Amino acid sequence: MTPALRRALLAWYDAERRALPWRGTRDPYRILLSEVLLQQTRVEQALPYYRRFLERFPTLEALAAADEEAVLAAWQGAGYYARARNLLRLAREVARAGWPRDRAGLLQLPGVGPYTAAAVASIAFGEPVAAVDGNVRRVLARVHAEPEPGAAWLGRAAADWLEPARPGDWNQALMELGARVCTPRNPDCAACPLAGICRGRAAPERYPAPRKRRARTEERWALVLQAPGGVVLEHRSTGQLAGLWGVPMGPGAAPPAVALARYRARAVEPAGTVRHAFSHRRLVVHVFRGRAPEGGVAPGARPLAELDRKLLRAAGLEGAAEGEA
DNA sequence: AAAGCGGGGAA
DNA sequence: TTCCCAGCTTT
Repeated sequence: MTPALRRALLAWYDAERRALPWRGTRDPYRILLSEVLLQQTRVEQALPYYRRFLERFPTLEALAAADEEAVLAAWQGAGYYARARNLLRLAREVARAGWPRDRAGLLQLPGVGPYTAAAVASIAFGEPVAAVDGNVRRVLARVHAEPEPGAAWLGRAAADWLEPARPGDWNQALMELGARVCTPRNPDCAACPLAGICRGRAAPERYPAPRKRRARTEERWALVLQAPGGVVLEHRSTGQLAGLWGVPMGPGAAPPAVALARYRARAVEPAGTVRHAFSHRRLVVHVFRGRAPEGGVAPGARPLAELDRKLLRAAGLEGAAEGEA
C-alpha cells in the first residue's frame, strides 16, 4: 500500500460520497443510526427507513425523550426491531452520561459490537482504529488473495492498512469500495483504485472462499427390511446420492404408515440412530428393522453409499454391506 | 458454537 | 420455493 495508492483510494471516496447521503457527517448519532440501520442489508432497501427515522428523530435527544412505541413505529418495516429497542436504550444512556469517546467505551453500549464501535470511534472521534465489516473483509481478502480471512488475520491486515491521519475516511472508503466496486459477484475491477496491487483480481470469486453452507441437522427415518434374497434396496434416481442404491429413507423421526404399507413391512422395531455428516447437512437417521415379503437384494451386489452401510450395520447386518449376505 | 433476528433479492 | 445476507445478542 503506497502513499500514492492511499491518495487514490481516498480521492475515489471523496468523489463517491457526494452521492451517499449517509456519509460525510461526523455526528455520532447519525453515524450510529446509519451503521445500525443501513449496514445490515442492502442500502437501497434500507435508505427510506433511515430517512424516515431521522426525520422523526433528528437528534439523539429527541430519540431519548421518545417512548418505545413511537420509536418502533418510526422503525416499522425495517426489520430487526431489537435494534430499535437497543438504540433507544443507548440514546437514553448517552443523553444522561454523554458519548463515550473511544472504542472501548462505545463497545459497552447496547447493540454496539466490535464493528460498530470502531466505525463510530474512527468516523466521529478520529480514533485510529480499523472497522472491519463484510465489505472490508472482502476487499482485504481479495487484495491479499487470502481465501480464509480469519478474525486475527483481518485484524492485522486492517490495522496495517489504516490511514492514521484520516481513519474515519479510510474506513468508509474501504467499506464503500467493497459495497460499490469490489462486490461479491461481478466486481468492477476496471473501476477499482486498488486494481494495480490486487493479487486476487484474476479470480475474485475465490476470495474469500465461498462460506461453507452451515451444516443443518435433519431428521430421517430408514427402513432396513430383510427379505428373500437380502435386504430391500431402492435405486435412488434423484436427489441426494442419486445413482446409488440404498434402504428406504424419508424425512421425520419414524416411517409413516404409508411407507410401511408400501413395502408390506412386518415386525418393524427401532434399531438405534445413525449420525452422518455431509458437507452441507448433518443427518440423524432413526433406523428401523423388520421383514418384508419381497424386494430383497444382496447389498454387496449394488453400489451403496457409506450412509447406507452405516444403516445396515446399525440394523445388525454387519457383513451385508461387504457382500457377505 | 450456533441460532435468531426480518426484509428483499438471488438462485 | 429456498437460500442468503451481516452484525449483534442470546442461548
